[in-house]
Amino acid sequence: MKIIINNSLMIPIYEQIVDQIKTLIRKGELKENDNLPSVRALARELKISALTVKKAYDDLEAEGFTVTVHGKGTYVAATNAERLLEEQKKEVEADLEKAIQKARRCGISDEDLKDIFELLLEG
Amino acid sequence: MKIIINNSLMIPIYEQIVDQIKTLIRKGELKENDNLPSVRALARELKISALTVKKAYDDLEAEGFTVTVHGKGTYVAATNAERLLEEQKKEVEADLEKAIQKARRCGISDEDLKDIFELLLEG
Amino acid sequence: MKIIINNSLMIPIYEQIVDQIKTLIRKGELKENDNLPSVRALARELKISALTVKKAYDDLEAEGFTVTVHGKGTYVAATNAERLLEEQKKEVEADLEKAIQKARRCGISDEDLKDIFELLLEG
Amino acid sequence: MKIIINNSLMIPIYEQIVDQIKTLIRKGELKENDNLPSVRALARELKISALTVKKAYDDLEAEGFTVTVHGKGTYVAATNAERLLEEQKKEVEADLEKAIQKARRCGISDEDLKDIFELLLEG
DNA sequence: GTGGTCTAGACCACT
DNA sequence: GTGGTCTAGACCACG
Repeated sequence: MKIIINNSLMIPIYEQIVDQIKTLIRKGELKENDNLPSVRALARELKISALTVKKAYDDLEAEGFTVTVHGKGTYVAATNAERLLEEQKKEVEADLEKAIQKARRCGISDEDLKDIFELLLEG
Repeated sequence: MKIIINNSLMIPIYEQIVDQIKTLIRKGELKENDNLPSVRALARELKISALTVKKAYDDLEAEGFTVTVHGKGTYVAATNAERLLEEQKKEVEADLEKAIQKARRCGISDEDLKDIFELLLEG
Repeated sequence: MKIIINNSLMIPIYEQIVDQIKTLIRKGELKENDNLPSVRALARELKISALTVKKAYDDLEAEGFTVTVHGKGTYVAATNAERLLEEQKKEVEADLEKAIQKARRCGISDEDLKDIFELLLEG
Repeated sequence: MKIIINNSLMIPIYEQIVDQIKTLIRKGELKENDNLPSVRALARELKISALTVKKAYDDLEAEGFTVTVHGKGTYVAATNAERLLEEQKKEVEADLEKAIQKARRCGISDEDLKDIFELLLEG
């Protein structure tokens, strides 16, 4: 699995993993019943703590995107790609909302904010 | 002082206070040598712990925006509004960048992201 | 870590901690990337509140001597020992200056002051 | 009374007043039964809060250097100049001790400390 | 009245 | 386990 961890960002590692696995599922690169790498294997591959991978897998399962079979492994569950996309958009929305709220708290105009946003998008 | 605390967001109260006081200073609503409300008065007004207000005031002083005189109070320091605006923009930029990175991690196109952003801005 | 708290002096505990950790860093007993004891562990060891240790660690980080990673711990940052020594001397200088000013305010001659100083240094 | 307040120093105003009045008494410029200026008069003269002058006068009386007669004023008490000098030296000693302790906490050698001290004394 | 320090503990997020 | 935030209250120093 091609998962990329960026340690320099201030984004939790487990969240980076969850996001990327969801996207692989949504795009069909991970199909129903596919076997995810074991917690230990992925932890070794990414050079991170197994507990962190476990936390990511737990979150995926709690949201119903995977099923863990005790002693066997973690499998991709049947998923509606549409619904998944909507959920991911909601999460991105929450992050954007946070930035917008901060801008308003800081008295930065919507025009300025938009300029900053578009500059970052292009950069 | 008209400071608004939003408890629903996952943003530390002290950061919300710092942001808003910086903005008041930048916009000239708080002028050099103006007296900030006392730690206890603001805590009472916002119905939060005095320690939380103190943390906000400590941060402001550490960044050089206020001067605290023991037994007297906290005063606005001489400040370059331009510099302050730039710093605040940098902070908002960091938040936006986070959202953009998440979108890309989630395989959401820049066009979709822009749509979401503009919807939120208008809403 | 061999940190000594002196409660009899009127010096804040967190400042005593900061001073001693800076010194350990400056003398190379704490090297870059070394892990400081956890907030709770040091608090337990020194029999003080965890918040007090945290305040010390926050100050060290604000001055750039350490880096804190959420959920992992606090690490020694790359530091210029020369610069650190100069800063510490400046702080001691400020304390000495205070004593000298008091002596002058009290009409105590520089000779007398020097005698007192040397007596204390030897004692 | 020629009392000088230095607001730039981080020394309590009341302490600056107490030190200087003690010195005036010790040097005989204020003699037994001399009348100190009224709290309000001195406060006006020094442009400080009357409460601060009151705190200084209270300290002087608590140490037995003045006597306050209700409704009349504050008078210099009989004082042994020798004893006063010794006490003032003790106070300066305490300040010096603080600086020395900080130097030691910071791992600064006695030689370095002495150098700093003598430089400040000459400067 | 003001700010400065400290406690003892809670609950949360991250590894 | 780790750090991050917050509470409710104490006691002290300064004006």
